[in-house]
Amino acid sequence: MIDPAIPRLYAYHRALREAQAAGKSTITSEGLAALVGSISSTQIRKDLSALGAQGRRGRGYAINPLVEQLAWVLGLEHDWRIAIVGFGYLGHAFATFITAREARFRIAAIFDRSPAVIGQRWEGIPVRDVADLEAAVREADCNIGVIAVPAAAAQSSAQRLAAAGVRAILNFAPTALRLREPVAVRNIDLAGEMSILTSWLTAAESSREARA
Amino acid sequence: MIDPAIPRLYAYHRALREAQAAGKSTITSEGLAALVGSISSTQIRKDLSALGAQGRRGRGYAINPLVEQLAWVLGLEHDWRIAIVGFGYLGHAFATFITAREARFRIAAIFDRSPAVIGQRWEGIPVRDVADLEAAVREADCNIGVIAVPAAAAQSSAQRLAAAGVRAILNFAPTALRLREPVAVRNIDLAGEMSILTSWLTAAESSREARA
DNA sequence: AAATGTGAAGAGGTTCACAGCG
DNA sequence: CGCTGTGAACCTCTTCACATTT
Repeated sequence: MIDPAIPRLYAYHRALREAQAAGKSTITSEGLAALVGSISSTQIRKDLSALGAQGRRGRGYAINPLVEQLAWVLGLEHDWRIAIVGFGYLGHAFATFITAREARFRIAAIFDRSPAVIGQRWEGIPVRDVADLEAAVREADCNIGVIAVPAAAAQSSAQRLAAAGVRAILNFAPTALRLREPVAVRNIDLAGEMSILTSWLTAAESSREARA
Repeated sequence: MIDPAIPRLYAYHRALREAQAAGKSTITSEGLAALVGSISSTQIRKDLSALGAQGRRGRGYAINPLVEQLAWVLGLEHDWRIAIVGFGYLGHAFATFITAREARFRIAAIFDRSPAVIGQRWEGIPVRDVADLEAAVREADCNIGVIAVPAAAAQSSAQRLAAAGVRAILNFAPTALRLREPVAVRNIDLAGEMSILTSWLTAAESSREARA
């Protein structure tokens, strides 16, 4: 399955769960598009057909098998063990948020550099020294790493996670990680997103001025 | 300036600040590409030229004016007033993070629905009832809204922010916001990002199995 | 008649190749 | 000669149009 489709598949899954909860058992691409809100029915058909889904012409798609199929592709069935590197506000909030939101995500190890934080516990999990990262990540059998450290420390954190066998990283630091290992990386740059918004606002403002 | 370039411009700005701090006064597109890490020098030249930057052939770009120009385009010079809707872990962490990270962002109003949270203070700012949103957002003159509420409440929060004159929204809820007003929206879907990672992991796993 | 599945056209953005300038 | 600036080729994903199936 192609990269940019994945977020859409995830959106379909969410929408289909809603439809399921509402007691529906079948849905058309058009109906799903309306539910999702920002994706065309054509796009949905292309995605589902690429996925090998079985739609019935004249009827639509059976929801239950579709949900299962999407769940499988998206890895929603497995449980995943997460290592958090950097336990400041961001790391802490992420841990709380993701475990509350989806039971399939478990925080399995937490690391920080600051002696003030090391040794504290969160939900019973001790915050360890990043110096012990490789061993502890291996021991805790983490699949996914979350980097919530300052930009300067992000690259080395990523390398150590990769060295410990982690093959997927969610990176909150505003840095392009470069890794030799084949690691899936998703970047979330909060300050960057805010800047995109402010650039739109200033652009809108100056075009208003230009018109005046 | 075209949409998808903005995150890149932001990356350039960050890299140029580093170069500036390192005492450099001029840089080539090639050099900047190396610093940024994941963008080609051609792309950089295209972006900077579209921006109207003055490079000197044979020399490169003067850093100082370039940084100023980028700062202007990205709206880094103004201060911005933020309204946070939903003051759970996520809203709380975002407030702490963004104010610590960039002084130009000020939290100007905070809202929640829960009586347990309403009336609390954060850095002197009272958490108000969402019922008062429109009036309070206007009064506090907020430019940017941050939605950190459950998915079901996101759409109405967005509508009320838009009605109060907010023209830029950072949305943490996994919902496509639909607004009549011309509002810039950036979505950050943490659980979605995690699912993208898990889908890659399961795909990698099944291709390994297929090979075996 | 209704809705899927899909080849072809289109759009948007990136890379190439090189002309142009300092 | 070095590096910018840019038209053209390219590529990737999305939309269109319609043949196809129930």
